[in-house]
Amino acid sequence: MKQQDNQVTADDVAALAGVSRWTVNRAYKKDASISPKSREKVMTAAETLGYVPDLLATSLATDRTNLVALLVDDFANPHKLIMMERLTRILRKNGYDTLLVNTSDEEDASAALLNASQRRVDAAVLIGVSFNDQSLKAALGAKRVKKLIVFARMSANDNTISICCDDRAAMTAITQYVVSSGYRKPLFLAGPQTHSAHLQRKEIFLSQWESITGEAPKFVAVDSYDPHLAYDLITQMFRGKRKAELPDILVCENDALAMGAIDAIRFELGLSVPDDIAVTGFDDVPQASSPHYQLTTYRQPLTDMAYALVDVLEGKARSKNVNAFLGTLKARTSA
Amino acid sequence: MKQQDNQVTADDVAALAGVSRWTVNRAYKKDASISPKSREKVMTAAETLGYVPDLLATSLATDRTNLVALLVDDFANPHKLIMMERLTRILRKNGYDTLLVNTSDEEDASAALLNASQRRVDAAVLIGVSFNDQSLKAALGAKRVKKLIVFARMSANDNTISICCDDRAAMTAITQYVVSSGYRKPLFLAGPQTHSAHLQRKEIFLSQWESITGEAPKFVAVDSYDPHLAYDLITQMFRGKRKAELPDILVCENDALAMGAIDAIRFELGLSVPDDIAVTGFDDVPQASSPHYQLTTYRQPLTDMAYALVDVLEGKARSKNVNAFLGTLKARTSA
DNA sequence: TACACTTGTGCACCCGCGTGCAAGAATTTT
DNA sequence: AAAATTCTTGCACGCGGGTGCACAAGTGTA
Repeated sequence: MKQQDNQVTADDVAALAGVSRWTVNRAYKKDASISPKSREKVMTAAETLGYVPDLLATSLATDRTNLVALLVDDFANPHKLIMMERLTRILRKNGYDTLLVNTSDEEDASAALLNASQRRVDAAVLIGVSFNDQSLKAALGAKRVKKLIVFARMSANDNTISICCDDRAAMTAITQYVVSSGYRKPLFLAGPQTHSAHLQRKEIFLSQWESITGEAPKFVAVDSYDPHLAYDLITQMFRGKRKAELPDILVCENDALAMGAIDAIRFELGLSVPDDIAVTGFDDVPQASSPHYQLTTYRQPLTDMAYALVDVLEGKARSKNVNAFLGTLKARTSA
Repeated sequence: MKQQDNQVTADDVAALAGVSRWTVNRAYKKDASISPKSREKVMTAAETLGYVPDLLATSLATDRTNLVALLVDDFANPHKLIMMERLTRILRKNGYDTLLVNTSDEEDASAALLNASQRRVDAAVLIGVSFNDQSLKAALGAKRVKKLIVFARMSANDNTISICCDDRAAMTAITQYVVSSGYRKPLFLAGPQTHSAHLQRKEIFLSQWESITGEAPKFVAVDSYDPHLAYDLITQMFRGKRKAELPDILVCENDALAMGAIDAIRFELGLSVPDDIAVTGFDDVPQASSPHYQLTTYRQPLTDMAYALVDVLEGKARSKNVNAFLGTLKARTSA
């Protein structure tokens, strides 16, 4: 590992190939004006020297890094793992690398973002949940983040590009499924209430339900998408209640909450899912299909969404926001 | 978002502050020779202009990127999420950013690594599992990765730095726990058999068990750390067997396999964990503590290990490999 | 006040590569 | 075969900032 200290540069290749550095350069450009012969010479020289262009210098010269910052603030949700896998793979396939920025520590979040911006990322992609409008503004502030993209979540902020599935259609599908399955006393279990309210799944469900059945359902919320919080809340709310006082279905904002709730219902309250209380989630995390949970949930078309992200990065997105993705309801036995 | 196109550079700050660009530079260097007065001038000028040093240019000039590539090849294991959270947070706290490289697609893996190396990462950290010695060599090849670190796993490769807990001590703890709990017919459930065999948890368990009880236990392996594979394998192996033919405990190489196994034992075979067959895991993923699993497992000291990683990055690690971390056995009800 | 000395500051040059232009080489046209 | 094109190639300059050195300014001593 010593010979790596003296980096092989384009000059070295040029010397070996007997051309100028700029010709070496052209050999690597797809549609450059260069004779096949000298491109050949350059390539073999590069091969023997083990030359690869330096992306740092390239980025500096072109003002394009092909780097995307992925901001994640919630590592408790296994769905994040799925998203990260999908995004990194598809971004890479399209020439982008991913900078993983952990914003779970609120104090360091802006520092981390600033840092990413100092690396001139082409875009920052938020797949977190508790980004409120304030932190979005901070992100858009003096920093030089060129594009701010909110992935898998609606955003009300105008300076932001949002890529997500059609939440209204999704919640409508869930609502209709729940209604047509005969449930009558729903309780909505929501996550942090930090977003512009009218964009949330909760609001959509409540209004959908009301428009169908004429009754406004109840709801509760936890401070983060942490299964343990859901577990504790459900335990505390339901313990000692008579069955008539309990809902017959728990519609959860995502799978993480749903799984915590199921555990609480079964192990703390000794009740059955779905016989006593049914449960639905959102995301279709891998664990949702395990025999323990068999969670009825909704799967977003992550791959399509990732490709849409690429389109946005390349500037060839048709419209500013892309919110019309349709997912699929995964009906299992939890509801 | 238009004014950001004309980047604020050190020259601009210099002009406003009435000093030279190099003085601006010194203002940002901790122990630079600069008068407090001009540093003050520079800083206020930078403040009003919203100047921040460009890390791209800095990296190019200093040959130090403060960037670490995190190579992940197994996004099915929730433990990866924990590791990523811990590592990104602690690395950031120490001035490093993280490049997330998805190497789950074997064909793209080397390309992805090459790409990361072209960004001159200061180090590549492998938290994957199926890196065999071959791909390690490839990683160390013509690429200019300065340091290759294998995190949370032993490595036999000499060109590699390994940071992990003392697997021998860990497996010894598990073995002793299992023996002293009265289990007599263990079966070891292992993951991919790609590593130098003598370093693996499986081998350690087998030899430990044999040295204590005098009997060599059986083992089986799956091709990846995927709960579904464990589920299918256990189902297929155990179905229709009489109880005397079954093991009384399943010692699994990690929690992902253990949870798949538990599901199979309960839902496919209709048996009880731990009464019919007990199960142990490794990692202590968040789900391991859920009431469903209550998995007896082993927790590695990830935070300490992450700090050790920082030490290695800064070159102030005492020895080359740091493999002596001691974790803790989490005894729950699954065994 | 003259001298030696300790800061503080400016500058040339470098990191590795991209862009636009102009001169040279190869090819076509008349 | 000479002129007009077209294709190749070399080069100056720039991206934003770091390093070592030389000189200027500030401090102390005799």
